[in-house]
Amino acid sequence: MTTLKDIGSALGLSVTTVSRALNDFPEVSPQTRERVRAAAKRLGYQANRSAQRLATGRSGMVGMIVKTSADYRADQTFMEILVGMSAALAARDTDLVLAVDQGRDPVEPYRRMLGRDLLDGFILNAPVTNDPRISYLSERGIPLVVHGRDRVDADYPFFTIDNHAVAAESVQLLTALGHRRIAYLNGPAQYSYAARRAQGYRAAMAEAGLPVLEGALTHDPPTAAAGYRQALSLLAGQRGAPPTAFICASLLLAEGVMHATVDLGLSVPRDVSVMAHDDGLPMLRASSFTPSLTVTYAPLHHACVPLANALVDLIGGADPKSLQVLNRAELIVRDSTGPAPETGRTPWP
Amino acid sequence: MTTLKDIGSALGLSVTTVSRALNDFPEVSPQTRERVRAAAKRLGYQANRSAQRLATGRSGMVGMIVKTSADYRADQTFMEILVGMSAALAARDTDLVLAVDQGRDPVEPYRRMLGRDLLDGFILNAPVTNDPRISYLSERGIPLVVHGRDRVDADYPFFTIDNHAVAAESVQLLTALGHRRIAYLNGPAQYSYAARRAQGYRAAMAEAGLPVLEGALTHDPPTAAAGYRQALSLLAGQRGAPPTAFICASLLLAEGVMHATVDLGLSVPRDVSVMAHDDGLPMLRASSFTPSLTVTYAPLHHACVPLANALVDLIGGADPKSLQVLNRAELIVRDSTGPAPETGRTPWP
DNA sequence: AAATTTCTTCAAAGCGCTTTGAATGCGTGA
DNA sequence: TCACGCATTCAAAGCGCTTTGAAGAAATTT
Repeated sequence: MTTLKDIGSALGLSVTTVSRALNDFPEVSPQTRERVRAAAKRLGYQANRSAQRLATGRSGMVGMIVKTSADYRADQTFMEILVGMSAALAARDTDLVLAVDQGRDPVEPYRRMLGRDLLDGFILNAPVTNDPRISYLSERGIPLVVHGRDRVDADYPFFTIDNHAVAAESVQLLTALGHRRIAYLNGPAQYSYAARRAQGYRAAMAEAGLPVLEGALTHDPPTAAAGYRQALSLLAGQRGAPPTAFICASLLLAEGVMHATVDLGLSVPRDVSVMAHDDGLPMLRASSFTPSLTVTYAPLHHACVPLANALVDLIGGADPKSLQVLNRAELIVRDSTGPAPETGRTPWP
Repeated sequence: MTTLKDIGSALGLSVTTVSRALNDFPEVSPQTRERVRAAAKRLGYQANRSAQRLATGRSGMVGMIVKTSADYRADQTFMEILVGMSAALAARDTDLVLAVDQGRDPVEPYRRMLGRDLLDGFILNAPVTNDPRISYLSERGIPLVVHGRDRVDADYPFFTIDNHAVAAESVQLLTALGHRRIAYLNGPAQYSYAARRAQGYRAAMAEAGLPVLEGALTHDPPTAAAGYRQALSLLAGQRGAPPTAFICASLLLAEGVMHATVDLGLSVPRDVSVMAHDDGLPMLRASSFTPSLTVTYAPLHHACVPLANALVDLIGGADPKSLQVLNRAELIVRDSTGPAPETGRTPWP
């Protein structure tokens, strides 16, 4: 293992100068810098991180914590973010340390990791509204970035899509097609993205002068089973007049809805329109549904590079407010949405 | 942040003694040890890892590298292992650093990580036969453990199931039911588990005096699409007489096969028997198939605690050979397997 | 030519821990 | 009583790096 001292003695320089040369300090002469660079390369020098950490108090590592609820292992969201972040952070010479949260207290694992290691910061995802993890970390001045945001006036760096618009635009597309009874199969209520979409849904319905049907806004984990169950119950008229259109928070929910329509002998989009939000997960393709699915589209992995850079920059002292990204999802109209069925033409009463 | 010095001066002891007390050295008196322990707890002491690393040359961190091929993101295997390992390692006070392999050279990311950080060891999974990563690391004396093994006479710690037996027992179950044309839808050929299962399949077929049909042993990634395609082609008789039974390397393949039988108007298990190997992934339940699926069952996450302990012990100097686990999968007979159809009773020629 | 300002380099301290080698106090046997 | 071994404790060195404060050399000014 080559050390600064090795390079120094090979070149007749002090470790001080070598260190400065490699760290681009201004007070070292250009030729010396070059000599040092060359020697470092020749000797295969790689800085000992532990020593750097000890000296600087910085670790070059950031943390991310997985929840191990069945939910999370099931959905691929986390993996997608995790892998993307890891790659993007590597490009900024930063390591990602993974930990697992097995408890009830959401803050505890962060506390433990902070004590155990010198972590420079954290990446959080799937925030709930007024997320306690975010309060905990920001009170202590620990740098963090969030995929999503826990409130609209967030003061930390984040990357999120406009979830209000995601829901509102979906509703607008359907109302323009003449739909008046539109069900919204949302994600679990505690997540801030779901809360935001619920607001968007309500706002757009109100703007169109439509009531929100009893039981037409539901909250479920992103599974086909949940979608199937909700669609079956709604289409059977168990909660008032059946909807003529469904908006689903995820493709898996939409998959369940599609199955339900098939099982009820209904046709999409003739009898029922279906649309969903598409996170761009590699396994699930909205275009491969039959019929191909109309979606709002925003791939999760788009978040990774911006978030990684934001975190590294934040640690480097950048202004958090300048590191906030609010993207819009893309509306992609395919074959699962169509004009609302004429009154009396629906297969239900 | 509390340091050893803080504890020392609070107690009127030297850092030496405090360090030794906390690390259970014999030369410190029991009462002193207790006093130190109490003070450490009271002051919320947590060892500074960087300093420990610098002093000992050990990092308390191990690495795991993800391949980012679409394959990997798609299948949930890696996530399952990753999360399980992280939790199991945490129990041994070890951190897991994640990196991403985006290139063609399988060894390169390991080389880079070794240079960049002090990692004490690696966890590898999904080995190919004679895996180059394993050679690279073991040549350099880097501790490693493997989920799976790249050859039968492995000299490193591993956790694997007996894949030869997985295949052979499946064949035996089916031959006992009278099946003679048994297709094996295997995983990608390069993986050692797949190679091993192919051997088991061939051996068991030979033992039963049965020929391996042309094209009846196939290699595909674990997707429903691949299972569907293969089953359709085989059942259509495009590669000789159609099989009366399928053994699938994964539940996803089996899902595809089931769909194909439905689409061909065949009944399981009356016309065709189907079985699979079940990795126990949370999302996919063999018992929820219709009909419920006969499987060899061995949950992936069973590997995590043994592997984590093996790695930490190996780093601590344990004998690698003593850290090898070879488990047998459990055979669970459900409703998807039945007697071979009588000759002439099959819906095909 | 002397005094002053740059430019470049260096020695040394310090980060918090482990570990070596020495010192202290104590009871024991001669 | 002295010498010895044993049980505890300590001071100090060192891990490889960054960073402070100072010094030497070269360039500029007076």
